[in-house]
Amino acid sequence: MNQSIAKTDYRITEDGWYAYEYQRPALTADAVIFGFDGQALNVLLVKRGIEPFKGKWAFPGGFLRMNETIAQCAQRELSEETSFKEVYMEQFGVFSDVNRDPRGRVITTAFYALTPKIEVRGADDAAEADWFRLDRVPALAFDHDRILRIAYRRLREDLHFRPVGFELLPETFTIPQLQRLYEAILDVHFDRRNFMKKMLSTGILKDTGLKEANAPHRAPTLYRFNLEAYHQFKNRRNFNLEF
Amino acid sequence: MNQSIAKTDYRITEDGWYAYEYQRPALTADAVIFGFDGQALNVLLVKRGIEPFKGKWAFPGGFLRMNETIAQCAQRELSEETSFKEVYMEQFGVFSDVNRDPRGRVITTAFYALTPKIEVRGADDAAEADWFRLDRVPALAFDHDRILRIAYRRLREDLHFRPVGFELLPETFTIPQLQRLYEAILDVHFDRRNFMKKMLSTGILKDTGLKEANAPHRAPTLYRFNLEAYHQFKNRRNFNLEF
DNA sequence: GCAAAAGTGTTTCGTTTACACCCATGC
DNA sequence: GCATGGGTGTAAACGAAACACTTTTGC
Repeated sequence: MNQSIAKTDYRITEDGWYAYEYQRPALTADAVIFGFDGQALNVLLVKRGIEPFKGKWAFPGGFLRMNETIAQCAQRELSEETSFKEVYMEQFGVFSDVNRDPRGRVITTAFYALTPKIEVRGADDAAEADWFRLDRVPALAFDHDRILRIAYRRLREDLHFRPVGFELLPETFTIPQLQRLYEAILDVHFDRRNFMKKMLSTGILKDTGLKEANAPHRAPTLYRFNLEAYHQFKNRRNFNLEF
Repeated sequence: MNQSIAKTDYRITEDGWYAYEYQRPALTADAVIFGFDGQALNVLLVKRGIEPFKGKWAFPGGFLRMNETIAQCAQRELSEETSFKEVYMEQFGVFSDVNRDPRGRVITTAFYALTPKIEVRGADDAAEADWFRLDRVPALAFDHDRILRIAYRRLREDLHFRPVGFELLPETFTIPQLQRLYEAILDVHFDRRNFMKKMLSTGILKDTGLKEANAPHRAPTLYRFNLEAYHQFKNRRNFNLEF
């Protein structure tokens, strides 16, 4: 419930523009959405339908409205431009280089989020949205290449200290899947036994008792995420998921 | 060296205001400066000389100019409003609640920085700037109380994983000083022997061979910060200063 | 000589790491 | 029956934590 702004700080010109006493930047939010397909980390991009950078790929994002916070803006733009519903997003930086946008002074607040790699589609037939493997991302619009590098670095850092990885998997998942995810993001290899021991010792995994269907070999056990334990765990001091 | 903006995105009205096609927020930067006096953590505040919140204390900060990044803005406002020169600042959040500023839609990017608690003065005789112990901070202007809580939480988190603490001390310092600092920030107690062992094992402390002058009892050894080792250390994976 | 804070080493404990074999399934 | 990946236990190494006495200095 947004209340109205206490006082107007603008005047409306004859042709309906908004006039301010001092110059102001435009403000946008951009959403870096990571998805995992079981093998590699992917990022969600949309193809720009208008200039500037028409035809180039970029993050879902757009201009702030006056009745929303910057986080709400990121959510709204994401769901407008792709078929995504709500995802939890983490703010990771403001990008304010003077010439980062050819349209003028545009400053963006970047968010990142993790989801399973579900099918996406653009908002309408004209718009395209698609996943790209992180090692096959094309040159992006604006300074989005740089934003992506910083988002990925931040994701890796966060993964060491918080169990964010689960957000990238479907509701039920196997420990080998989880391990592949950690290995893909951090670009390292873990010993299977130690990985399983550590994950199970956290208590945030709940055994469903089920086995994965259609497994090519021995069917691995399906686990589910234990939300209550996760919250306790998150707030625990002196505990991290570093490997 | 800022280049000019590629294209103007505004029109100037007859009376010299700036008109834009869509509404825009105003953008500010605020600097939460922490200082340590040997006993307690302090924060630097300036007293507001104008409305809104005239007479209330707030962080140094102010409006973005069109030829600077948001980080440069934070630096500039800090040195304009206090006697501070350059300090390294870390961005920690954007605050964009719709009604956080009675003047209209104002969005701020908040930075924090650590310095020794040196004497400060306001920019001119009218302006006041002063340190406040963290447990004696008055009610602040705008949503700065909230920003302070978040800055302090972020400082504690960072302290666990990066040797930021040194930035709060003078050029040479003693290990007991450093320990008091950690204990003040984290609100815990450490065993002296273990603390010293761990700090010395990092290699980022350099023994000056000197002893503190005017010590009331046995004079403790003065150390200096080893900058090269610090940089190596910062970039090392899988190492943290957690206690 | 006593109060106050600095300096120093060792043992215990828990966590992390390294490592090898058996099991279930599909072909 | 064999290839593929899942599941399990134990020993060694390392880092963290607990712990007490001696030294220096000012009063």
